[in-house]
Amino acid sequence: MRMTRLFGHTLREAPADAELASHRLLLRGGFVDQLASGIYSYMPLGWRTKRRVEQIVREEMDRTGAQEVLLPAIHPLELWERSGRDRAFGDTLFVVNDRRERKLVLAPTHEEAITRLFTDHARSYRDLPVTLYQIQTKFRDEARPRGGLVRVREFTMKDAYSFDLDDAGLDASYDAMFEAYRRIFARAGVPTIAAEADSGAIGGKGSQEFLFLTEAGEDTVLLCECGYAANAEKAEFLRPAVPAEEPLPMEEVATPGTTTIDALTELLDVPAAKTAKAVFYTATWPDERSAPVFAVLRGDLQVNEVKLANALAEGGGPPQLRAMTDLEARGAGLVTGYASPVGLAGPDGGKAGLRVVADLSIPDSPNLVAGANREGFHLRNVNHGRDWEATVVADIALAEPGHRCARCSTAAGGDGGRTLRAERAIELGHVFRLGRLYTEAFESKVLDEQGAQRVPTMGCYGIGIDRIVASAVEAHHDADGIAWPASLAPYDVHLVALGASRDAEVGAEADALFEELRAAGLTVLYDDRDESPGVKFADADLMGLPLRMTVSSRNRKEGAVELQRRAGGEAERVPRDAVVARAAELHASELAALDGPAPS
RNA sequence: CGGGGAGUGGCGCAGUCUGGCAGCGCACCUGACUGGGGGUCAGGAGGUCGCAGGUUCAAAUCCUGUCUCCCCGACCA
Repeated sequence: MRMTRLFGHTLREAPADAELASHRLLLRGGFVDQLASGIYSYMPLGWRTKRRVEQIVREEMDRTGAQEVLLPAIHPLELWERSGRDRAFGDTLFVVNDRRERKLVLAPTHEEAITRLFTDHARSYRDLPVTLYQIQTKFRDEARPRGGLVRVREFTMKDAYSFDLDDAGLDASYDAMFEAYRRIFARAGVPTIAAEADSGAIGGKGSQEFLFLTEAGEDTVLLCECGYAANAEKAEFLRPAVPAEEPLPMEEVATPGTTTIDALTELLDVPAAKTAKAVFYTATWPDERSAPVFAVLRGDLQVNEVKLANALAEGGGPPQLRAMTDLEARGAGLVTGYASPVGLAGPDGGKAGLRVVADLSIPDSPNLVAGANREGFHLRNVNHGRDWEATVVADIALAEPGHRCARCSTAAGGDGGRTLRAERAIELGHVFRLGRLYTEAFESKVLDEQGAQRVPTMGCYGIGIDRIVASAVEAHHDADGIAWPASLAPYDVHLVALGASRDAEVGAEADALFEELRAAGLTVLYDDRDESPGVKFADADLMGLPLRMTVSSRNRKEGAVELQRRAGGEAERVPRDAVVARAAELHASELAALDGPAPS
């Protein structure tokens, strides 16, 4: 491609709205353009890179034996009502009306559509196992798009779905996808870790995310040196231990004006771990039932709302949780600041369908200070099991840096374990063991070898294509611009002709190299503009092609052409006759360095 | 949805408080010079000042409403 013909120009200054390096550089380099909040166009350079990402994904999917399909992006709303996920997605779902006022969904994901397709066409165990995938546009009306391409409302996802007869089959399909994902991210030049994750609106039992660790990320992951890694919404940890004590008699104590844990620990001179805190929510389940929720944790811990919602899953799944306002809490008979589980709860769910959920820390912590349900008073020596009983006891606490790792601390006998640290991350992929959630909803059945009807079990596997593009830039850039991994660069070589308008020989040599490089199988962006050297070099640095080849009068006098790798290192002066071969060699070695782990 | 910020030519910004001919830098077009890290000079083109209404002799500027975008939080494969 000749730059004089390339659509789009570099910008010297980035639009003020762009904060992330990837966003700024992709805009400045002329790779993408923003149309609306969370909605972007790809320009010629950006589109080439995106297609290279897709091609890597496609090759690795095909390598596993998965088959590519294309499902519709627009679905009848009824399809979503059948699984109940129209409500699970809620406002995130884009819904449009057709001319007959029939409601259509702009699909945010495709479990329903693929299960429908599978159910219509799979007849027997002979059709299994099968994994289908597509690379397609998804629509999600995110509450807050952010970070350039990191969180957008229209994006491209590779989504794959596996169907197996039994759990062993699902495990094999899942492992094959997991392995393919490792190869994909390695080939794309984006370092990732696999972390345990919550399944969220997708459902199912057990999922892992592929995360790129970066300050630019919006997820928080907790990590341990032992290798444990989990999204903060899922991460497990060991509660800081409190000394065992005999239960003491419960007594009321006056605590006027003491409505926070901080104030309470100061007034009574007790550590936060000797107090119980209460947090109130209104839960609304997918079937539209709703009830008040009273969450009780030790005072030194925070609520993890994802865990709490999962602990409250009933029928249609986990509820949506909304923190109660003071007014609502009072309306529900709670004395805010002095609320207490004592006298409220019962294993039967208590009054008015109230759910009292106690964190795991509560039964293990004797003689806590809790509210008295009376303005200005708390209770000392409150003991779960003696003084009150939770509806559910579950892990509902947020893991925080400094907490002890649940995995290696347990392995070390409960003591020698290490502590967790937190990092920010971008979620690039997510793999789920779905189970029979959707195949049951769509009454999907195949005959097994004995001729009996069986409901297949599913896995689903997503990759954010646009996020790989953004993450590759986050991982590979410097003050001057992007340094694309050789596997993703829009072109392999940036051919720069200096002063061709004055020295026709330079122009002729650059023209010849343009042809020769392409004949050698390399893709080339040829800067044939009449610009000063500074402008050309600055643009080359910004656009970030892996290899820059410079033709100039100076080089020509030595019979040489200059090669410079964008990733760094000294420039090489290579004899004119050898330079195309040298460029091909450098390109091949950069690509080889990115080749992923061998398939296992 | 809560909090904060911003809308002036393609990009970055000044002007708004205190109403009085819409400006600057970059980019763009023409010409000349220059020629290895965003060079110089000369001459140009390009703007309903987000939108609507109001106040005024006069509105980018004051008032009211509204839309959009960004950041933090809530939310979120």
